[in-house]
Amino acid sequence: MAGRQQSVAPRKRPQQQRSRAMVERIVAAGREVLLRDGYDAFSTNRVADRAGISPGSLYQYFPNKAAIVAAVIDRYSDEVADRVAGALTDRLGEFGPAMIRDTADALVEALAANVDLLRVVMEDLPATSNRERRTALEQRVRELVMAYLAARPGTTRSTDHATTAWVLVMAIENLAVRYVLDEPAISRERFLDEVVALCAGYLAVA
Amino acid sequence: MAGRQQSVAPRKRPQQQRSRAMVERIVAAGREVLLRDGYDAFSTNRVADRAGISPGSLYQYFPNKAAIVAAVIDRYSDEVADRVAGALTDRLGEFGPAMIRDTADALVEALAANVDLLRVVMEDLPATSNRERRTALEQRVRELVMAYLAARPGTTRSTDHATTAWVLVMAIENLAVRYVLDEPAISRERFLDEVVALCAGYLAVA
Amino acid sequence: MAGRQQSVAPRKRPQQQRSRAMVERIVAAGREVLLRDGYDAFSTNRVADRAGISPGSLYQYFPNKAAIVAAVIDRYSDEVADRVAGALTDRLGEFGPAMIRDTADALVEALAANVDLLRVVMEDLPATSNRERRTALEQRVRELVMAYLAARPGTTRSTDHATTAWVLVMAIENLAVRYVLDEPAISRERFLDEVVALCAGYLAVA
Amino acid sequence: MAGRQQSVAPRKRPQQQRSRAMVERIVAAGREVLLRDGYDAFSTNRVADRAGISPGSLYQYFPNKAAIVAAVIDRYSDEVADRVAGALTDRLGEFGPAMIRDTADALVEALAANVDLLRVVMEDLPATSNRERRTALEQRVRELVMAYLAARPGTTRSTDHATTAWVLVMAIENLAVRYVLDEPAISRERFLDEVVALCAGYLAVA
DNA sequence: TATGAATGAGATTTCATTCAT
DNA sequence: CATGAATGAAATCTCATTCAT
Repeated sequence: MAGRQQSVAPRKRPQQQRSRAMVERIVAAGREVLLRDGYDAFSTNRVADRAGISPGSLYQYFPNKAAIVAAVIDRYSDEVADRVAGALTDRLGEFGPAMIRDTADALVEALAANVDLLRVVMEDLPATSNRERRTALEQRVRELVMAYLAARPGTTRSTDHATTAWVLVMAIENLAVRYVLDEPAISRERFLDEVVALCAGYLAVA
Repeated sequence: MAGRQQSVAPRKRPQQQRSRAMVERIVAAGREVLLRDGYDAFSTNRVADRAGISPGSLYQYFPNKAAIVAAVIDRYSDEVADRVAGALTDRLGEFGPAMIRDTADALVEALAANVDLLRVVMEDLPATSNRERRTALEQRVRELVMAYLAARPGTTRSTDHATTAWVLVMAIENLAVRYVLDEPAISRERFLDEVVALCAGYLAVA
Repeated sequence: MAGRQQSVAPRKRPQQQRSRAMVERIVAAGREVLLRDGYDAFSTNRVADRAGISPGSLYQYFPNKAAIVAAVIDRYSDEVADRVAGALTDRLGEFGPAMIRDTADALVEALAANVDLLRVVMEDLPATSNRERRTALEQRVRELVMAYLAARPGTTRSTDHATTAWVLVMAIENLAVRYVLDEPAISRERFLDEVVALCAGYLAVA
Repeated sequence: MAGRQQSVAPRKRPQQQRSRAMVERIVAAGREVLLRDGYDAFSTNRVADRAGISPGSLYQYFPNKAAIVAAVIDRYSDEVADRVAGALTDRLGEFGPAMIRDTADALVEALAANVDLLRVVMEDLPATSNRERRTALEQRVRELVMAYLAARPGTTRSTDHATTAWVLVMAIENLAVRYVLDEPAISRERFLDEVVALCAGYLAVA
């Protein structure tokens, strides 16, 4: 596919454009509904309503209700993943406290940017809708961490980097999510300090 | 039906007794349904069916569907909490690696004892049904940890025990849950070692 | 797409040609859908899909869904009618067992040629879509039979040829349809013998 | 309702009674809808409406829409079957013209008693809903006819009674249905005469 | 002429909850 | 206390048809 031109002009824009715009409109509407009314009230009719289209039109762009929810989450997931990956690659050179701190910071920042959505996703939605996306991200980050560990022998006491990476990633991820969601009386800076301490200590322990 | 006496027997033991038994029967039925059919199929009718009573009778013991779900989770939560608390009090004297290890062990053990239910609770159920119960448990354990920390000055670099406890509890809890649920290729012993390393390192870091 | 000319060729032959070809394409697609997916799945969208055109284009050639179904049946009906009429005219001279037999044979043959379609038409479709076409055919054959009867006085006991023809045509038609559809354990030859016996006996009874 | 007595009376009447009455009410409503509005308008909501109950209640008595339609047809089918079987057994002794005539008469009478329903069933409904019921009846009658034929050797030219019975039953059934439905300009008496002639001739042909 | 996105009414079915008995 | 029939709102999804481009 991808660009069958007859002559000069780039055809095939109208539907593309329209489709994309419509999909976005629907996702935006879905997000709004999720945020404002919660998952229980997330009905296709309501989404269509908010999107200003007819319920039938929804099904021209999504096969079913679940797909709409998934799309909404995907947008958010991708954003979080991008931000974290960005921070990670920015600090590519220096494995150490700064890298950990910045990555955690990026993660918290990204999660906090849409706390409300995070809350709905984590607390309202059956985790299943989220699971795949989440484990994929975890897997990706874990592999990155393993690579770093392998590149810096001596950083850890153990040579089982897979396990080390698993523990690290799980700990940071869950800590960050809970921090954002539960809003404990801990400042952001302090929280990051703790995360760094946790990781540093873990890696350093002879 | 179940025990309809015609005339002879004196209406033995007030409602208390019956109620208790009935509540248990309903909770058991609810648990079965949750386990066998998943949360989506968890309808009051089905629970009543499995409990061998009429749907109407359900409402004599529970105000609504959510309460039944909550009760099922409560049973499990309590069990987990009891086991962890038990381990903690057993090691009351010795704050240190052994205590951390045994507590984590007890937690993993308790969670693993009903993986299927844990999975349903964590992945199928909207987290809201779980939330209160969970945070209450966390709170309890956190306070315990804080007490320990306060009793042993010098254990930590920081004096903000609340924060330290929060980090510790959250990290261990989430790690344990994920370990049981995701079943990574890490042996139980190894996992516990890592948890101990994580905590020890965190506490030790000057 | 199929036959998209870029520039050279002059818009050959007005709409007539195109229309005719398109109608046939749609009817063919409709027939396929009916056969492959059954009547329940017979949606205009699906037909358009199979025809390789847009649903909107359908309405340039047919006023509505029913008309497409009707057209599909018409093709089949016409085929059957032609075959039967052919057999009848071939045996024009000889009214008698041979004629009855050959006509019945032609009918069975024609019906059997597309059992699958017959089955869908008779069992899946609301008979209404079929009715007019069918009664028209019956009427035609009935008139033919009446003409024969009138031309051969003495063949029947009764002079009410309309009634005789009605009975004859209905009996043979339904018998043939059921024979093809139900596939009873009766050989084709045997079946034809029986039909002849039935008709002969009916006509001969003093 | 219907009198729930406290002591003496045989138990287990209440629900039974209620159920039965409700089922009948629903079937009646379904029949009305089918008759008045046709099959296309036969929606569960409409049936519930006409029955004066809520749509949800329908599903306490029938598993789905199809089952309601089936029940309506069953009532009619049973009635027809009973009448025909009655006529057949009444004339048990005399195999011959009278028996054929009376059976056909009973069939026509039974079909005609609810022409409107027959019309809907035959013309509006996909034949599939009807098929099983119909073939079962045919089978039953066929076996009866075979038994008669076997009991009266010499009645027929052929000894293949299965085939003879098949032809006879199919011919009469279809003729009767079409007679009632198409209302040709043939008197009832005349029609029965013709049926008798058809069968007699068929059986007599050397 | 062709397109195909948009429509929107409406259909079937579920299920938490109630209340007369 | 127990029952269980009745409720009825609401949800998801389909599809024949139209009409602006």
